[in-house]
Amino acid sequence: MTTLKELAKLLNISVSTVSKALNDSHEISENTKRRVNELAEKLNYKPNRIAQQLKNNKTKTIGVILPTVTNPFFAEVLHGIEKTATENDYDIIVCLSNESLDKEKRSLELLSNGSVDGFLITVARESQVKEKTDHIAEVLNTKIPVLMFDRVVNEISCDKVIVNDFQLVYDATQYLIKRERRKNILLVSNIEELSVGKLRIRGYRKALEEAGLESNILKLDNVKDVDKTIYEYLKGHPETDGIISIDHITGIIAINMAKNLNKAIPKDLSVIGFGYEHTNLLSSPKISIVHQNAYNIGEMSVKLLIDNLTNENHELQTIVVPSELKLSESTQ
Amino acid sequence: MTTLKELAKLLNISVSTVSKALNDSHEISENTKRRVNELAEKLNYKPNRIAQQLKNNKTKTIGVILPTVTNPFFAEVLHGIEKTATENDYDIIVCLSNESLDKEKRSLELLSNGSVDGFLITVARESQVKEKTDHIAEVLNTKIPVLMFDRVVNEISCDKVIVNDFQLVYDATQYLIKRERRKNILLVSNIEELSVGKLRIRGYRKALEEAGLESNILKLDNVKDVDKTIYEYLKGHPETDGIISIDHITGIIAINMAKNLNKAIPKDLSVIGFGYEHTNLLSSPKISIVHQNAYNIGEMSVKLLIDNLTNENHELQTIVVPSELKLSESTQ
DNA sequence: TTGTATGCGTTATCAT
DNA sequence: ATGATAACGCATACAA
Repeated sequence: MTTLKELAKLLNISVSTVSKALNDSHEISENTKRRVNELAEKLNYKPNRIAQQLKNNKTKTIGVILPTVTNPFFAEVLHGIEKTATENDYDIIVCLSNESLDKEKRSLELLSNGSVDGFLITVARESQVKEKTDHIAEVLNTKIPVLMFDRVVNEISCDKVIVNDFQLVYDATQYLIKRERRKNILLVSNIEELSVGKLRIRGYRKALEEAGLESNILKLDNVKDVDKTIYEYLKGHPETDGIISIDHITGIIAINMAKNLNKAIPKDLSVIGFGYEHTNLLSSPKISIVHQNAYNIGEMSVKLLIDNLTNENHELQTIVVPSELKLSESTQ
Repeated sequence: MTTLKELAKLLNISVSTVSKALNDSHEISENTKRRVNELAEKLNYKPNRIAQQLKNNKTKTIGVILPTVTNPFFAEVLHGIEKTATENDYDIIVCLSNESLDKEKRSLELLSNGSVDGFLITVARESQVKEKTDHIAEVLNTKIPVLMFDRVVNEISCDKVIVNDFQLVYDATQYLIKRERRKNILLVSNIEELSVGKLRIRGYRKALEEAGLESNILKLDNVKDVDKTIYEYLKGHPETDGIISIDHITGIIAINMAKNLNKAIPKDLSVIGFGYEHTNLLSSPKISIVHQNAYNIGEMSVKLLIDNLTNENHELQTIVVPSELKLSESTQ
C-alpha cells in the first residue's frame, strides 16, 4: 500500500505537505496540490483506514450481534442494517451468537477493545431464557453505546427498536374473530419461550378472552416432527377454523397439513402467519402474514445508534416499528 | 478505555515494562507481573485492537462481499464463514452488493485501504452478466488476496471454492431418468443467466441427450407470477412426469401447483429441487433436494483464504465442495 | 530486571 | 507555502 511517506519521498517534499495537499488545505499552492494529486492518483494512494481510526479514536464501525442469519427475519434486518450503515459511511462487523449465551458474551468482549464504536444486538435465546445479561450491561459500563432490537431486556437501560408484538397478534386474532367469524382459533408457535413469543401469545389470549372464546396453543419448540404434530392436532380437532402462527414457518406447514386433511382454505380454515418479503410465494393458497418490516427495524436501529454516537444531546428511547397485516389467499 | 500509559503511570513504571509484563515476557519479574496483571484486571484493561493492527500491519479481519443474505444459500454460507473466522480469531466485515455492480465495486474500494487482510466474494449478478470484473482484478493487483466462491470469474486467477454444479444436476436428472423411469422432465429455474445456472442447465441437457430425451426449460427469472406460469405450463403439458428445479424456491412452488392440478407426487410426478437445511419442511410431500452444503462452502473458503494470508508457500487452488442428493418424499 | 527510543500512517500544531 | 514535531496505543530493539 502506498503511504504518505512514499509520496513525499518521490516528490521530494515533506509528509505534512503531502497530507495537507491531499486534504485540499488552503496553505498549499495549487501547483503542489496538482503534483501531489497526480502522483497519488497514479499510485492509487488511499489513506490507511487503521491509522485514521487510531488518530481519531473512532472506527466508524458498528458491531452487529445476531442470533442467526438463517432465519429470514434476521436476514432482512441485516439487509437494512448494512444498507443504512453504508449510506452513513459506517462498516459493520457481524457476529452470530447462534443463540448461545457464551458466544454472545465472547463476541461482545472481543469487540469491546476499540474495534467498534457501538453495538446493535438481538439477545440470544439462551441469554434471554436464563436471564443472564450482565455481559451486555458491562459493555454499557465501558461507555460503548449498545442498542437492542427485536428481543430486548427490560432491566437494561439503552436504546431499543422493537415491534409491537402484542398489538399485532391481538389485531390479527381479532380480524379472524370479527371479520371472518372464526370460533376455534389455534395458535401455533415454535418461539413460545422468547420475549417476543410471550408477547404475541398474550395478544392472542387477550383477543380471545374479550370475545369469550377458548384459547388453544400448540407449542412446537423442540418438537421433532412439526408437520406430523400439526397434522394430528388438526385431525383430532376438526372444529378448528382459524390458525394464527407467530413464526415464519409453522403457518406454511399448517396450510399444507390442512390441505392433506382436505380442508378448504380459506373456506373451512383461515390462516395468518408471520413472514417476510417472499414468504407467501411458498404456500398455495398464498399465506396471509404479519409483515414485520424487518428491513425498517435494521434501518431505524442504525440511525438511532448513530445518533447516539454523534449527537451530544442524544436521549435514550424505544422506537416501535409499525408492522402491517398483509392479507392474501389464506384468509377470506 | 484503559491504556498501557495509564497503567504505567499508576504503577510508577514504564510503558514497556507494563507491555512486557502483560505479554508474560521472561524479562519481567514475577512480582512486577503480578502487580501489573492485578491492576489491569481491576481496570479491565484490553489492548487496543486498532493500535495493534497498525503496529502489525495486519487487521485479522476478512471482508465478505455477498450479493444478499435473504437468499438462504448465502445465509448459510455466511454462517459457515462467521463460525470459521471466529475460530481462527478473525473478524468479518460484511458488505451486501444487492447484486449491483456499482455497490460491489464501491465496497471493494472502500475496504481496500487497510481495513481487511483479504476478501471473500461472490460476484454480483450484474457484474457477472455484464462481464465487468476489472474492479476485482484491481484489488488483486494491490496484493490483497481475494477468494471467489459459488459464482466465479474464470478469467481471474485466484483461490476459488465452488460446487460441482454441472455434475450435480447431471446426476439428479439421471436419477429421474434411470431410477424413476421419467420421460418428460422439465427444468424450472429463476437463475438461468448466472454462471451456476448455466452449468446446471448444461448438466440437465447432457443427461437428457444421453438418454435420447427431449429437454424443456421454463425460465422464470424476471417473471412476475411464477406460480401461475408454472401452473399453466403443467396444465398445458400433462405428460410432464419429472421436474428439476435448480434454485431453492421454484421446486416448492411446482409441488404446490402440481397438487392444485391433482397430480399425485411422487406417483405422477417426481420433483427434485435445490435447498438448504430446512427447505423440505416447507412442502408436502417434503421436497427432495440437492443440498449444496452451503455451510461447508463458507468454512472451506475461510480456511483457504487464511492459508493464503499466512502461508508463505500458498498455492492458488480451486476447491469443489461436495454436495449431496437428499431424497425425500417428492421422489419415489 | 527495567527503561528509552523508535516506528506503524495519519493529522494537527507549531515553526520557518 | 512548506516543513518539523508530536501524538494516537502498542510492541520491540536496544540500552542501562
